[in-house]
Amino acid sequence: MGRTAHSRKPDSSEPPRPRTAAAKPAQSPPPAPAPKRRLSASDRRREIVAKSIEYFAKVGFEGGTRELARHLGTTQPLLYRYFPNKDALIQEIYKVVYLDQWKASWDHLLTDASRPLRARLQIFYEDYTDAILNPQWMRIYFFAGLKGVSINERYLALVEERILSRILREFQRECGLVPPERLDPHDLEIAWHLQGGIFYYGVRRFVYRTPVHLPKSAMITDALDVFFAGYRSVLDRRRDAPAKA
Amino acid sequence: MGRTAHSRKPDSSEPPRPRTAAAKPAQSPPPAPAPKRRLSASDRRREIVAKSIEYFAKVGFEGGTRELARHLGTTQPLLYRYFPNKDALIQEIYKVVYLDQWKASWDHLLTDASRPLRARLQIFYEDYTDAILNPQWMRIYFFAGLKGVSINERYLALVEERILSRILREFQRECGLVPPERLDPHDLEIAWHLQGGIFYYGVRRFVYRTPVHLPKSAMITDALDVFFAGYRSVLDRRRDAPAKA
DNA sequence: TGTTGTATTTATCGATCGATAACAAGCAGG
DNA sequence: CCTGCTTGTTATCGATCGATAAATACAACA
Repeated sequence: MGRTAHSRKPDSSEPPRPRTAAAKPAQSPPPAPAPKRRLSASDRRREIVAKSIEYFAKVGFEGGTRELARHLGTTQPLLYRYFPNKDALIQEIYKVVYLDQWKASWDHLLTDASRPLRARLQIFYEDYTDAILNPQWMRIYFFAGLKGVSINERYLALVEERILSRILREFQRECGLVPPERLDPHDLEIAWHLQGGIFYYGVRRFVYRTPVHLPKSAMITDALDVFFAGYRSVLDRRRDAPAKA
Repeated sequence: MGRTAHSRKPDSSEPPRPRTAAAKPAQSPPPAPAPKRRLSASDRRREIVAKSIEYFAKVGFEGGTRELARHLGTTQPLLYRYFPNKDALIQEIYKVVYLDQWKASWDHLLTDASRPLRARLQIFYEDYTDAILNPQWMRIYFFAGLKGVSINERYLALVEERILSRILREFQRECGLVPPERLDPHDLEIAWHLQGGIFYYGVRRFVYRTPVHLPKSAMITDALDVFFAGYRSVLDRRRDAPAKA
């Protein structure tokens, strides 16, 4: 209990507080570039979420709220005006990162029978991996998964339903087969292998920061080449020996 | 400063301390099963490492030393007699988990030209994945990777050198080709895709605890089927159009 | 059986964490 | 300008963290 009342007397120990953020040498009073203090509630909330994603993706969810506030350019208790506690903020991050990413156009692209599947998948995976194969998404994904958050399971279910099942059905249709109501577990795992192989490329690049040997789109091309020829051959062999007990 | 001298008087408030661990109903005084307190230095150190792997794999490296000690059945300061600080213990865990896992027999298996590669890879991957596709190994692996530990990069280099390069060279040899000194980056990424797809099966099962559709060995069979047919077709196509600028 | 060395525990420190209360500053409608 | 609501800050609490020092329990040897 050293100092009694604080009261922050505005004496002349500091310059008049530039009122934006850091010390900007030239004058740039209110225009546009860095509209700092006194945001509206919704703007501030958005900014907290956005910067929190950056911050937690870097250091993990064990990162402190004080350092997070510093990264935001504000003070720590301000966070608690917008979120009741740290975990509520984290939940919000999950929602934004996981579920607000799916583009409606992908649904159409994956099921558009007017173009060959091979071309559609090339476009889809190049676009889809733009959304998830980046340090932020991947690191949040793994931090959450290791914490045992149920939202990860939901995400995997979404991948299987919206991506993998459709790929398999479209593939079989192109082979002249009629896809069964429930997909063969072997086929599902083969599709997961495709997805996982592409995903692991992102792990190597963005989680482990290891040099890779090809740019993303070339990797996708090769992965799809192998998948198309390989899965085709599996289907052929299955047709030749249908009832192999 | 409540109680002054503690002194732990051996009064009759407890039974005479079974001296092993928990309450074992029957008598089993010193033989072998659970030799608890007063371990030799090397035994204690080994046990600390082993139980720490379990503990940190469960909760991550942010887990507290007190709870770790509880999991060990000892007290927290004891850890600091065997490791100068928490990070030294973690480094030891990395070493044990990452580098003391490679079996010498795998080297031979992967390069043994007297058997078809397909059969060798089936055996290798079933054995190799026994070692790494389990909750402990995978979770330690990801916790470490997200912390940015350099040992992960070393591990990836080891995988590429000891597994993937050999697979590619053996594959090409079986196709009647002579493997180049430096492998084609496309081939390396195709091999990484195989590895990553198998690995991601483990991620789904043991990190995200999601149900999978096939047991491990069936998944390996399918993955190798697709890889062999798919990579073969890639090599064929490359031979037919060698100088495709 | 007493001595001695080591394994183990009790008690505690300083730093840091999430969270809260109380206060100050910005911005609108009169 | 003043008044009142909202945004933002200062100061601080209690819990918990990693780590250390001092005291104690155990075991082997004399």
